[in-house]
Amino acid sequence: MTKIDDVARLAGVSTATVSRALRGLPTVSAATRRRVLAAAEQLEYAVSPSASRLAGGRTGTVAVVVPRITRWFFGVIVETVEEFLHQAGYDLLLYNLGGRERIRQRVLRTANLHKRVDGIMLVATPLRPADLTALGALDLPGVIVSSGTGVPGWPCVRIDDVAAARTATRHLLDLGHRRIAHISGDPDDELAFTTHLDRRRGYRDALRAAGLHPDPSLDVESQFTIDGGTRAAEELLRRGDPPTAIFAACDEMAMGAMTALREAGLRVPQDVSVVGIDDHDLAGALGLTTIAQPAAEQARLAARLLLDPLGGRVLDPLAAPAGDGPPGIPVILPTRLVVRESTAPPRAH
Amino acid sequence: MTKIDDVARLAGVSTATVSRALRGLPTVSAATRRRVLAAAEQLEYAVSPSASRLAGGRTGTVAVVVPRITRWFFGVIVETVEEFLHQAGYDLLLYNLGGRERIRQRVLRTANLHKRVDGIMLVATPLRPADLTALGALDLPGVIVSSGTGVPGWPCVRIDDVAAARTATRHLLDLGHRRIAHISGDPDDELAFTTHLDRRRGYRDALRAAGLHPDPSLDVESQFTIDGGTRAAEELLRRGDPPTAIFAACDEMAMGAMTALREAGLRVPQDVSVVGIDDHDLAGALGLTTIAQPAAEQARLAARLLLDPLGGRVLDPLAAPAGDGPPGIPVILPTRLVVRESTAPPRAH
DNA sequence: CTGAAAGCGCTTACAG
DNA sequence: CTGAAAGCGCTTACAG
Repeated sequence: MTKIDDVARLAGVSTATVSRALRGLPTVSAATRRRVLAAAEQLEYAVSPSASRLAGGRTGTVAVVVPRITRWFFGVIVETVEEFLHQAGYDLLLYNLGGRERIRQRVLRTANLHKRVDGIMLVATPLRPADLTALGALDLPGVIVSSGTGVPGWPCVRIDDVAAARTATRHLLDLGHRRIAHISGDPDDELAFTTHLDRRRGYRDALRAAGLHPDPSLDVESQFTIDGGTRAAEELLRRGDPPTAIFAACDEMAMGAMTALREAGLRVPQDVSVVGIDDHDLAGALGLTTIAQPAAEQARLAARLLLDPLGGRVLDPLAAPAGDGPPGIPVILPTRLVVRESTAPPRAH
Repeated sequence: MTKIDDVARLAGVSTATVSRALRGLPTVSAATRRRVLAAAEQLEYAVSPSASRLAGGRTGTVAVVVPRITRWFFGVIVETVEEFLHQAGYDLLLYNLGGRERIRQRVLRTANLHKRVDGIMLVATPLRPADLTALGALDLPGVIVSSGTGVPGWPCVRIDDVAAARTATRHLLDLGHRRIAHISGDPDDELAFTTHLDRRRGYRDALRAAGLHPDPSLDVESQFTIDGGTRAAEELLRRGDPPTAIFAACDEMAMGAMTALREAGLRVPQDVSVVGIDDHDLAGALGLTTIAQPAAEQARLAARLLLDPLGGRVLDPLAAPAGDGPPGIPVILPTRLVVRESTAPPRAH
C-alpha cells in the first residue's frame, strides 16, 4: 500500500506538505497542491486512519448509541444520522444496547469510547449518576436525542412528550371517551427511560383537565414493543370492564394492542379506539391514529449540533432552526395529531 | 490520560510486558500478569485504539453494509451482528447505503475501507465488476449475507430465494388460485439486487409446474418497501380483472399491498389472498401469511464465519452448522411457510 | 509557503 | 519469561 512518503517523493515535496495539501489547509500554494493531488491520485493513495488519528488526535468517528435499532424510531434516527455523518466525512460506530445492561455499562464507562470517537450521540439512553461521571471524564462533545437523561453541556433534541400524550388523550376525550386506558413503559426495565414517565404524565394531565380521575386499573405497564402492547392489552381485558379507548405510549405498542383486541373479538374502533405516538411506517397500513413525531428532523438537527463544534465539514448544512437554543436547553420539535381509522366515538350504551 | 508507560512504571516492568499481559499473551508469568492488571486497573488505563492499530496492524473493527437499516430484515441483521461483534471485542462501523449510489461507491471502492476495518459484511449488496475489483484490492476477509453478488473467497449465508418463492406460490395454488399476481423489485433500481430475480423465478417455476403460463400483466415491479407494495397493488388493480391472490417478494410489500386492497374496497382474504416473505415483526399483527426466514440466525452465522478467520475471541461460539461449507459455497438456511389469515381459497364464481 | 524533526502510543521482532 | 529499540504512518510546532 502506498503511503505518504511515496506521494511526497512523486510530488517532489515533503510529507508535511502532502499532509497539508490533502487536508485542504490554506497554507499551500495552488501549484503545489495540484502536484500533490495528482501524485496522490496516481498512486491511489489513501491516508491511514490509525496513523492520522494517533498523530492528529482526531478520530473522524462518532458513536451513536440506541436502545434497539429494530424499533421504528431508532431505525429512522440511525439511518438519517448515518447519511449526515458520512456526508460530513465521519464514520459511524454503532452501539445497540438491546437491553443488555453489561454492554451498556461497557459503552458508557470510560474505557471503551476512550480515544475511539470524537463525539457521542445518545438516543433515549437512560443515565445513572455513575454514567454521567464517566461521560464527564471522557470530556467529549455529545448530543442527546429523545429525552433520556440530560448531560451537562450537551445539547438535546426531542419532542414534548407530555404535550404529545396530552394531545393523544384529549383526542379520545373529545370523541366522548371516558374510560381511557394507557399502556406505557416498564419502570423496572433495566433500560427504563424517561419517555414513558412523561407520556404517562400527559395522559393523566389530560384526564384531570377533563375532570376525570386517572384509574390505576386502566394503566398498564409493559415493554415498548409490539409484543409488549399485545400483552398489556390482554392484561387490560383480563381485568374486566374493558376501556372504550386505549392510548399506547408508542405505535408499536398500539399495534400490538390492536392485535390483542382483534383476537379477543373486539373491533377497532367500534368497540375500542386506539391511538399511539410516532407515526410508524405501518401506521397508515393499519389505519392507526397517532401523534406524529419528526424522527428524521430530530436526527438531522442533533447531528448538526454535534458536528458543528467538531468542525465537521458539513456539505449541506440546515438552516438554523428557530428553537436552536444554547447547549443544555432542549430543542423541542413539534408533533401533530394524525387521525386515521382506529379512533371513533364510543358506542352509545 | 494514562498511557502504557504509566502502567509499566507502576508495575515495575517494561511497556512490552504490559502490552503482552493486557492482551493475554501466554508468554507472561502469572505473577507479572497480576501486577500489570492491578496497575492498569488502579490507573484506569485504556489502550489507545489508534496507537494499537498503527503498531499492530489490526483495527478491531468490522464494516457492516446494508441497503436500508429501517427495513425489517436489515434491522434484525444489524442488531444481531452488533451484539455478536461487541461480545467478540469488535467495533461495528455502519454503512447504510440508502439508495445513494455515490456513497455506495465510496464505501466499496478501496479508499474508504482501506486500513479502516479488519473485515467486511455485505448484506444484500449488489456488486458490479468494478466493485469486485476494488474489494479484491482491499485484500480483506468478508462475508456475504442474503444473496447479492458473490465475492471470490468470501463465504455466503442466505436462504434459497427460489424455493421460498416457489413455496409461497404453491401455497396459493394449493388453495385453488389460478390468477396469482407477483410484486417484486425494480431492476432499474440503482441498488437492484439479485433477491427479487430469484423470487420471481420461484414464482414462475411454481406456476409452470402447475401447468400455468406466467402472465406478464400480473407481474408488477416496484420498490422493496411498504410504499412500493401499495403502488404496485394499485397498478395491478388499475389493469382491470384483478388477481385472486398476490405473492409479494417481501412482507413490507405485502403489507403495502394489503393497504391498497383495503382502500380499493377489497377484502383480504375474501376477495384477494396475500402472501409475503420474511415473517416481519408485524406479520402477526396483520394476519399476514408468509414464508419465514431466519434473519437472526443468518446474522449470527455470518458473523461467526467472518470472525473465525480473524481470530476473534468469540465468547459464545455457535455449534458448527450442518451446512457450513467451505468459503464460496453458500450456506443455505431453511425457510418455512407460516399460514395466517391473509390467504384463503378463492371465492367460487 | 515549505521542510526537518520530533512525537503520537502502542506492538513486534530480536536478543537474552 | 522479559526488555531495549525500532517502527507503524501520519501531524504538528518550529524555523526559515
